[in-house]
Amino acid sequence: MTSAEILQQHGIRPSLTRVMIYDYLREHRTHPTADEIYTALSPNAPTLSKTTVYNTMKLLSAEGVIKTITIEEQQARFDACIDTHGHFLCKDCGKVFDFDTELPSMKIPEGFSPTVTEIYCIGRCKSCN
Amino acid sequence: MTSAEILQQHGIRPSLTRVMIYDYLREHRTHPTADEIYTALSPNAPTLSKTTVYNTMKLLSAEGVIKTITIEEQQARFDACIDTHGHFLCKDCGKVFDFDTELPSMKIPEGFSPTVTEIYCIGRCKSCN
DNA sequence: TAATAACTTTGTAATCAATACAATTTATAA
DNA sequence: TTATAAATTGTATTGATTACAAAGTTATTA
Repeated sequence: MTSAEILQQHGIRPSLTRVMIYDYLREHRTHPTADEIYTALSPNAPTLSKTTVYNTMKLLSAEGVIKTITIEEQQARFDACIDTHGHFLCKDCGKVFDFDTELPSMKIPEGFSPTVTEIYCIGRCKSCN
Repeated sequence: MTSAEILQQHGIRPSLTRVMIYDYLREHRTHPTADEIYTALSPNAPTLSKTTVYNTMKLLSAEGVIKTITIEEQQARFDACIDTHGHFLCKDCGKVFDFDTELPSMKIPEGFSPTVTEIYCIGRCKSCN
């Protein structure tokens, strides 16, 4: 499915800018920061504003199109893959890796309604070990 | 076990300041921010510096005495309970709740060595529902 | 089509959690 | 005591994120 179609399905108007940003995130599974997205797209979109990147990430995240990842860092990272999977942050090189995992059996108390579930680990990656 | 003993077991010299801060975190299971800890302790420790709170949280977290929680917020929260449990962030009231959970069966790739595992949910809590 | 309204994008300025750093204080060892 | 190491403090700075208002774009209605 195209990025534009996915955005539309979530009630988000698929402007050129939004599609470009979402496309980038779908094609680069490196869990980039807002700044990295901005830097990567700037050469081909000279009028792009960093605020727009932030606005777009916030919108897509709120609508469940993408996931916002924050693992003991000041800067948020973003992931276009919203299927269940875990994230592994290497505290040496700072990279974030995906890993397969099941959802655990969580005893969420009565009356609590979760919309997002996240599982992550911190440690050392293969290269840094 | 006393806070001083726990700190010592982790090779951290149990200064008065550190014990006071760690004590507070053990007694207040509200997942406070550094600022909240500082504000709470200031009246009884007028010379306490916010930098010291940050330094202490960083040290205790690095040594595995406490857990640092960051769930799509700019400010980190801290938890003296390091047993396996999940965190639930209510996006309405902003409070963080504990919930029981098992660790899922995670397929961490060969060569990756995790030291910390976290599970959290975002949603709406009982009071806000 | 033209006018209007609604939405999107942009740039600048402001916010604020966290850190750097050097000075001061406190504790330990010789 | 004196010297050395460690801990604490305050100030200044950093840097990610947001606020906000202006400018630009798209959709809607007459």
